[in-house]
Amino acid sequence: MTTPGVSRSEQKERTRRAILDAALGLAEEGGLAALSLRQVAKEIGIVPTAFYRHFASIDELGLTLVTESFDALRALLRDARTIPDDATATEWDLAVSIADKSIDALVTHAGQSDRHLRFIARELLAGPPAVREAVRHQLQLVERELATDLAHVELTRAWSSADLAILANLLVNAMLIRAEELSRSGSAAETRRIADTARRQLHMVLVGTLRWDSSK
Amino acid sequence: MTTPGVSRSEQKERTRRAILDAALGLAEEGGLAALSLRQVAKEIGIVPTAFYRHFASIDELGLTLVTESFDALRALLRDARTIPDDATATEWDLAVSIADKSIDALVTHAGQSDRHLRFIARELLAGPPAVREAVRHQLQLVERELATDLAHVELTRAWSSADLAILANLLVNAMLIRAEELSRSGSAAETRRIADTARRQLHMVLVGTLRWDSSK
DNA sequence: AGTTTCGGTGAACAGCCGTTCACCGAAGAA
DNA sequence: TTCTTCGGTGAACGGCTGTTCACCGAAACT
Repeated sequence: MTTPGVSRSEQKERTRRAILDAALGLAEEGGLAALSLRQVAKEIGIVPTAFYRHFASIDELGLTLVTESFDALRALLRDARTIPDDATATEWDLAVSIADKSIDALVTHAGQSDRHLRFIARELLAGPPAVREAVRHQLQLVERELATDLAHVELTRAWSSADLAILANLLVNAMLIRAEELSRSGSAAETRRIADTARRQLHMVLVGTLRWDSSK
Repeated sequence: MTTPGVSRSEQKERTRRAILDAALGLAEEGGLAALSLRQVAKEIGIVPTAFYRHFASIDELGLTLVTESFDALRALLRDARTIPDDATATEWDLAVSIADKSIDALVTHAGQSDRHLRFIARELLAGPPAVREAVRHQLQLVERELATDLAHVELTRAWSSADLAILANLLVNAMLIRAEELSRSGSAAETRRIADTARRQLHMVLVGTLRWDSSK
């Protein structure tokens, strides 16, 4: 595994990344709870004990993957959320704008961050208790961030904060679910088909949601 | 584990149920892929090898749980889908009706079938490849059933089958996601709070969705 | 009554798990 | 050049995994 010619710290960082990447990939089958240190080590061509030069335990690996995955989710939402705040726009225009931006961001980030998004969705439901709790907590923070951002959109000015939270939850869930579907596409054509369906569903949902009268 | 006084076939069925229940419970932490035969056996008080009097392998256990879980999901949807088809109803009335029925069915079935619903959601994302594929397939069938039912609702008569499929997917996903949230409620009060939020989100979504013009 | 059926038992199998330890050899500092 | 640092190594630990086998004892059948 040693590659002479590069500095020691650089080599270390390289191995660390290899561990994280391999773990993220191997966790796709069976989840983090069914991940084995020896699998990871074999995958990247180091001996199992070398793992401990980079992480104190497997649990630490898991929590690192959680942190990294949420960085990816936040980056995705940051892209999706540059929404034109045109006061004259109709609900329909805005809904389409948000939906298209979201799906575009999702498709664009696919390949880089989709494994992280699926990691979040998966471990939220199937992770070891500690990981599940961490994911749940981080997800709440992300939704709260998104909700405060949505509050600045003209059309939702009059909404209650509870309704904004509901909308944010809706959008985040949609992203996570679609990331799973998109990951299964074999061809570029299938990717486009799935993306189109996702876009349409988001249109349907958002058109209605943005016409929502929060005062009930 | 033997309880004299009951017939042999009855005792066998009892043990089989105990295995399935214990497996369903233990799979909640870490998923099916992290489930161990010995854990299950210890949980119900039999020796590990006795397991093989009821299932040929662990894989067979997993597939049985898939079948059982989808029975639960279909039962839930059957309850949720007794929708008043009043031609004079507004979109809003219908949306509220569908949403309320769905959430009511979910809350009512909770405790009996919510572990099965969470099993479906979890193994869809984190199951062993074979289980994941089986769940995915069954989920497609359920969505198709629901879509053909929705086609009989007056308001969606003009919808394209693609849009009906999207709506069905939306409803099924919503059920699975909410089952997860509801399962974490400690008190009856919290259950009501979560149910109210879920209802409101479904209102928001369906009000818009049912106003959707499928002709684009 | 004798005989068969069969769910549960306990030992044994090869194989994987996370983690520890002493050790090696090359990179980096003096 | 000498000395230190440190990422990777290989053996070893106790414990867990799914599955097999021969066996037991009571229920069920004749």
